Amino acid sequence: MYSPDEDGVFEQLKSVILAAETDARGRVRLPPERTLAEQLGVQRSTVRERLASLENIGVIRRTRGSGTYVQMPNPGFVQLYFDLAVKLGYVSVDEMERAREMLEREIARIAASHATDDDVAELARLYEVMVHARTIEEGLEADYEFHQRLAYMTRNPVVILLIEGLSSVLREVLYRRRVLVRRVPAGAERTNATHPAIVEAIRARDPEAAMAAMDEHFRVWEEQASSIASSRDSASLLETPPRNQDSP
Amino acid sequence: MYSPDEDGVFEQLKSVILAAETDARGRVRLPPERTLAEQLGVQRSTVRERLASLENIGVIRRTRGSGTYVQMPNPGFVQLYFDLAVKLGYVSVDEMERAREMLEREIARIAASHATDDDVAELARLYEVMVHARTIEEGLEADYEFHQRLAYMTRNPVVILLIEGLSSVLREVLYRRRVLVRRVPAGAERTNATHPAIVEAIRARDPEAAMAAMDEHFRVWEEQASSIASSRDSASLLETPPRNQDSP
DNA sequence: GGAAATCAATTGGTCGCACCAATATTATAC
DNA sequence: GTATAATATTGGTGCGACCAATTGATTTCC
Repeated sequence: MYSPDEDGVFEQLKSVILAAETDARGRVRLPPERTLAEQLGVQRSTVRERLASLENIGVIRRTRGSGTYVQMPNPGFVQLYFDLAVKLGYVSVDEMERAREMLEREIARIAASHATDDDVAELARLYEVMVHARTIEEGLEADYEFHQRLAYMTRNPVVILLIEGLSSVLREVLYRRRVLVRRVPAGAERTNATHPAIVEAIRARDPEAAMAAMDEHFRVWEEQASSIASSRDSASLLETPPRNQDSP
Repeated sequence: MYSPDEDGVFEQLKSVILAAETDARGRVRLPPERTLAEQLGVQRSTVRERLASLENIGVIRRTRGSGTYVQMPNPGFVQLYFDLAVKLGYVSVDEMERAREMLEREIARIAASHATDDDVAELARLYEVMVHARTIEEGLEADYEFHQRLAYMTRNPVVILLIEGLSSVLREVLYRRRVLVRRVPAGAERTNATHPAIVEAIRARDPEAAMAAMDEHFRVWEEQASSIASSRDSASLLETPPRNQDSP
């Protein structure tokens, strides 16, 4: 024996997860590790190694003294993954932004095609909060929620997962950039000024106009960012990590 | 002692990975597990558990007898993640398809805006392969490569990562559906007929036309799929797993 | 001298068991 | 019936051993 299992254990664990019954309290609980080890004919440490992977991906949640439970997938894994990818230089911040913009365009389109009145009202409210914000952070938070709300309007968990994962990684970078933008005279006004067009396009249920408004939104914002970047003291904030060796 | 580390070890391992130097043979190699355990002041089994997570995510690659190496992120993690999410019923196949279509639309747009002559030639070649395919599998393979090539034309690793992850999960389902579509008289012809428009739009560097062509592509395909779905013997293939309990 | 076979060191993979710490359950006291 | 305490369950870590694959140096052979 003592040969690598080729992740047969991993596959079996997936089956166990899929076959797991719902608890009396509505929780989907897995058998104890010691039981799983016996059932799969493997050592407990081996089971634990596989479970650790599933936990880091967000598929299960383990609580000492309680048990192992199947969990809703969360955007954390996308964050962790891209966070490492960015830091390792395999992808640049700029490339992540481009991917995010592509998704946002489509989100705007879908959101416009089946928005409820409540959705429109909430977007309008968030815009008001944004405009009347007294601190920079307050305005940025409303801006973030504005885009998040748009994603939720697609009613598609996959889209929400992806956009939240991308946004969370970019949030740090975007935050610093936006703070700089807003410090420029009339910076906040110009960036905020692109939001009403988005809201109106969605209120009119006009997908094409929504995409166009989103395009304009990013265009203005990047214009501001690049004008900021040309100044000396903030150039470093826009740097992207160097790419690593060979990439296929 | 013996208290949960709150993943401090995990964070430290990420730092080690980021600080890892390039090998003489160009490989980025991590210290042996036994050394890492000593450096981090923790047991080897603990180090292994964290490394297992990173390996399943695709950040590192471990080879027995050789060592642990930092690896290019691969789409496998997205596949594993969404595969489980689909099987657990947190997301449906239909929702994944919608997300993929959204990305494909934008991919077509970006591809059209900066395509090289080689790109266009390759797309045209793949279409020819598709048309003259003698077996169903041959045609499907060319179709798959066609869409993959489009994704690569964005030159954005994030987009490629996402679309490959989504496609790999959907591939099984899509394969069965497409096989059915092509078995309908003139099924393959009608679906294939939407490809030239995509190629031509890209050859003309017309982003709007490319998106419209992609829309038409999916529209025809789904029309075929739904007509197939209405027949008795294949209805089960289009089923989506039931959604689970509470989802936030 | 060079290529192939051999051997020992290195390194990741698993095992087995012990113990710690947090939670859940049961028993007990009031 | 409720609150407290004791007990059992369960995940988290430690420790040391051995297995299996790779690597690199050594030897052997031509």
